[in-house]
Amino acid sequence: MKPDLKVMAKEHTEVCARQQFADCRNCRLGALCLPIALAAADVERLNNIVERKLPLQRGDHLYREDDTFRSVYAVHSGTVKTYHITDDGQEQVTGFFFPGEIVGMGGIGCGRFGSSAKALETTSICEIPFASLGELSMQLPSLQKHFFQLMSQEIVEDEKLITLLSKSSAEQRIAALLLSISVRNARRNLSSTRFRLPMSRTDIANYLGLTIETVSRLFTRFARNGLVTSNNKEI
Amino acid sequence: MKPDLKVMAKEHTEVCARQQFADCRNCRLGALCLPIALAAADVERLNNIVERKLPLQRGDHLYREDDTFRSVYAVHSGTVKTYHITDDGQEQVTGFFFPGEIVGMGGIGCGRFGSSAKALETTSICEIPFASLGELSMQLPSLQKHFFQLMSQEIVEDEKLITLLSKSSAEQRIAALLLSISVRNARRNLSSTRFRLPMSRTDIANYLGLTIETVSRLFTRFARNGLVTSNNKEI
DNA sequence: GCCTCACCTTGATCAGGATCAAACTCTACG
DNA sequence: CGTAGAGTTTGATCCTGATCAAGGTGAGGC
Repeated sequence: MKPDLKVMAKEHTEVCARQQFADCRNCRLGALCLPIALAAADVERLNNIVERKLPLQRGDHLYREDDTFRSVYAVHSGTVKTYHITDDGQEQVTGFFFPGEIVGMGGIGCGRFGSSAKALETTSICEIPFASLGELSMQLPSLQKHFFQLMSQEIVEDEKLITLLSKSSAEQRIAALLLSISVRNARRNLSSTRFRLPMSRTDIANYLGLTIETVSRLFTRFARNGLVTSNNKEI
Repeated sequence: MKPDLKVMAKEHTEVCARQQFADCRNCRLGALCLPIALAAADVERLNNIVERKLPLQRGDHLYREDDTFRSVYAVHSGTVKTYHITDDGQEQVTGFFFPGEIVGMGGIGCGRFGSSAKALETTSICEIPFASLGELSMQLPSLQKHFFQLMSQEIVEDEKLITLLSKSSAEQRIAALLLSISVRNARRNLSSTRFRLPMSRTDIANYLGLTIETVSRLFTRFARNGLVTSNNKEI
């Protein structure tokens, strides 16, 4: 398994560098990402405002808490976690973002990011300057609408997490996270039953409001009950 | 105290009915609500799309989960809670909304409301049809921007709650809620140190992921320690 | 005035998950 | 190959807040 990962990461980086991961018009995430709302001609206009960035390496920051907000970011490949640091210095993971998802919408409100975003693995990102997106939205009603929808969905997602944290046992929380990842994988036409978890136990625990020991115990319990086979991770 | 409340509620209803709580142009919440972003001439255009509704009585629903989404709602006076029913039939309170705040943004995403909204006391509401708001936003960039900001702020607020639920003790949760209400009162130029809590212990407990017993115990503990004097509620 | 019902407070006990502690597994690196 | 260090697993114990149970308070209705 180990060599695979290494090789995959390297290949990935190279492919991205070579192709500049191309263009919204032939990105295979189009059906998930912003273009979903647009006519072909308009995708090009969107494409023109998007800036591709060099791939982030594991641990690199996409932005940090209190950075001034200029753009939102679409994850093209890889995984990003968002987190903030609480008053007493602890980290709180607030979300995981997979390809096709938009990160950074929490920054629109006050002009600065309310949280930091960090790559969990080699990750490539499309930066969408918010000023340009705003202008374009004024001309393309469906883009405005879609963007409102994306934000609204993030609110709904957050509320689901609130419910999860407020009402559910450790077991249910982990099950819910696994299911959520499974669904998001399915949306990208990946297997919903076999996948690698890109985040560490620590991040999972932190996100779910548990300790790493509890998470670990539950994974082994799930495995004992035959629900999950895990190694580097699969349902 | 009891007769006061009754009288207040009745007066409130009458005033609203008489004035139709007027007009965005002379609403004293203008500085908080949508008009904050607009030039005087444009407030009138906003005002024209807003529909005032008859006051809701305690317990009335503003909308219900799965209703088709048509509008967002500004709280003019009173208090609203949002909640959903989990798969196992339990209620989960997801937010409290005070005057000047906008409810219902979670519905934009999928065209239906993801939660129900219910009045905690006599409450008057300005309904803002979302289609009209969208059109107007296409013409008034600052309105579009402000609305993006409002949604973003809701995301940030939800993330704060997530952190609270995930990291904090019962004591910290309650303290945080009281402070949050205090700040929101201050924004409306009400006292930040003396106020009535419009929601029941049950709602507080539910919102904070605690039991009503725990909430009650902590209020009395706070009172013993002299942090709070409570009866119908004041810090 | 009394009864009812909803809401709140207080007490006793229990349990899920945190905390503390230690060993094990990879991966990286010299 | 051996060592270092991060990440993970497992075990023993403790504590916060849930649960169960009972009594108190206040408003409305008859």
